[in-house]
Amino acid sequence: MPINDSAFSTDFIRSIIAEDLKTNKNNGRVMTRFPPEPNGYLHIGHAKSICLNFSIAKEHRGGVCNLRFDDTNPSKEEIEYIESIKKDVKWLGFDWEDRLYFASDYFEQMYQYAEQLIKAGAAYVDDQSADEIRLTRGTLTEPGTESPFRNRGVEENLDLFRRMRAGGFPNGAKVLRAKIDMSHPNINMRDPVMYRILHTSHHRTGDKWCIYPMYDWAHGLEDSIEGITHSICTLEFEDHRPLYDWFLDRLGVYHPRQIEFARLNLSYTVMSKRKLLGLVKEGYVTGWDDPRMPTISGLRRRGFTPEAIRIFCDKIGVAKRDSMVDVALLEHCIREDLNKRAPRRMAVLRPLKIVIDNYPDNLVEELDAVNNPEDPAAGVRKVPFSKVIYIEQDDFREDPPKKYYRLAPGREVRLRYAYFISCTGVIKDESGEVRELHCTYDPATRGGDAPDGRKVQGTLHWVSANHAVTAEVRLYDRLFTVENPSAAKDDAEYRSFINPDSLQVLNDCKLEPALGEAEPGEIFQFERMGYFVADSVDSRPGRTLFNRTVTLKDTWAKIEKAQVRKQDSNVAKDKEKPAKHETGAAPVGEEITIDDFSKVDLRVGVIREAGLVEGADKLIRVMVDLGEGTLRQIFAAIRRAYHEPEKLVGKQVVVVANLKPRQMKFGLSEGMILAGVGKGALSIATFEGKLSPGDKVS
RNA sequence: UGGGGUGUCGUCAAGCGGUAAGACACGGGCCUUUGGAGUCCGCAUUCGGAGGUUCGAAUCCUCCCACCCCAGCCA
Repeated sequence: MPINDSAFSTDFIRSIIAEDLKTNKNNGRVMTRFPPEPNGYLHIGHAKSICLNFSIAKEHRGGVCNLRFDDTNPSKEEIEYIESIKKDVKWLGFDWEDRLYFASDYFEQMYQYAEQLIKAGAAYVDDQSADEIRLTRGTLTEPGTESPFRNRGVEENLDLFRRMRAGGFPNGAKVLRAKIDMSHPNINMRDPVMYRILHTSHHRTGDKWCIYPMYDWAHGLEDSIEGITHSICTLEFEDHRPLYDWFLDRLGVYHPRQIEFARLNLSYTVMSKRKLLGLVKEGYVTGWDDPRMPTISGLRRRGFTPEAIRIFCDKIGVAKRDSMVDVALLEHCIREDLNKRAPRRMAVLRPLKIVIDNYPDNLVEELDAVNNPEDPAAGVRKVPFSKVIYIEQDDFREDPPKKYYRLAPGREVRLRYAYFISCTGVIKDESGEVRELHCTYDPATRGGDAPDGRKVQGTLHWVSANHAVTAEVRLYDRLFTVENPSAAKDDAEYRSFINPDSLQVLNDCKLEPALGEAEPGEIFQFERMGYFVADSVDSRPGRTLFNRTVTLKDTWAKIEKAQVRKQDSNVAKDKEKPAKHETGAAPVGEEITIDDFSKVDLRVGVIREAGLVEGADKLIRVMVDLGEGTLRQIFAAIRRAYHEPEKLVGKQVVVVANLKPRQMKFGLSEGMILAGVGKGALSIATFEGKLSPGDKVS
């Protein structure tokens, strides 16, 4: 392994640029551009491109990056988007200085270039309709055929083109086409359209134009006019590069270099404008800036910082292979950033009341709490403590499982920055729900340290009941339940991937008093709970709402999950987790109850047939061999995870064999297949190895 | 069956003929008044596959396989 002596490793684009610099290709200039079409909001995928383009420019002496709106299609674009895009780029921390450009500013110049091409016999006016053009373009494997108008004379073309500009023809009547090669293996080269007639006013040029340039024609010209050295775009434009080059070469003008990289895909979300717009329009989210959206405005409202997003874009790298970045990396980046800067506060999200019996009735103590252990300069604050406090419901268990360090009857824990308390009594309501706890405190442990050196395992956050600010807190989770929702084969399936629990609203949260004065946009760490930002849209004076940005890493949750998993497989197996919670209605498992798990009869089954069930979008019908001579029919609500049931055939599964057969609308279901949810994905329990149908599983 | 791309750890990603960086995730230890943070350790005998060239191949050659993109008067 050679030591990387020269600088640090760079991506392939930076290598190309370094090489160009070395050969003095552009006289030492580096100029890039970020060219959004103003027809939607920017998302994290755009952030990757923004960071790339602006950072590359910044890395070189004299390098600059332009912000250019590619506004060549007046029917799709709106001013609202221009403003949001400018705001987002700025917020991300990048500066285009005085280089804010619009493709529409070059329309006249482009027009002149078009006449130049016509005069050179390299472009012609075609009278064919859109349909005719499509039909004569050929297919991927067959060449196209030439337009009957292809060989018009230069004068006629010029005249027609000028009349197109003058408004002499209705929409669609004519187009200007480049005269290249109708049998070119690259479809983009089969006489591509350069101009179309659109009698639509443009948000910047008004009614000055009724012909508008197409992307392929316009983009290279924009780059050339601005003197861009490296025109960086995404992979799907790779096929367009020959055309980009063709136009520029034919014109004999300055010729930037187009370089393509793979766009960002993020797990558990979608990135296409169309899909994002769909989520907004169909009301799955409240808007483009909904905190669940991967848009820059959504992330901002969620509590993400520009620094975290930039670090993320840096960490994911730049390459040409299609990839899917784990959203856990994004979460890591925001945690890392916020850990250093977010002030800590105490907030009880799901309150459980505690009365400290031996604490003086009317005493209120102001205790010191550290604002940020990572940053001594952040100082300390006072937190009021009194006889009645709230702790998190989840921080008490009447019957604590193994490794549970928190409060339980008879247990002593520390209240952060306050006292050790011991649980002496539990008050429940009629339904058996724990309503209130009684505890005693040890006055000697004020501040949280025991003079006798005794230790407690758990430290809980708390809020004094009398001083608490009651507030709404919104808990956000991923928008989709599957890693790659875009892989859905149709709309219905796509919709079924949407996470119904992506937003949970908590109305009765108890916050420490200092949080009452939070300004919109301020970010805090609620100790032990996560990072939260004061919402900047729905907050009202005196009534601040908080959005959860991301949870803290939760070791206990992991342990508990592992325990449950262990129970599932060891103890009485079952617990029949099959899809039930995840798929909503679970026609199979719902009514089946087994009091004693030891009675469950688990058997090896081999799936012999599997298919979809007509009229049930969650079910799959399988025929399972349990070695009984006949196959058993089982309906399992696992379609979400197995879109192609055929692939289940031959798999060994665990079947609960001694259930009472259940009559369903679609037929008799004679058993149940074990399935579980891991990492958010539903899957059936399966295994390799030589086992025979009907073998007992233990 | 045309053209253009891409295949290195679960996920990103270095590597450019000298014997597989790093990050996230995951597992484990230490530490801890956040089961947070921090810290330490582990985690690809192998680079889509098969041949070949070479003292030496993820890197070069040949063939094969898989995946992505392209038939808007969208960008």
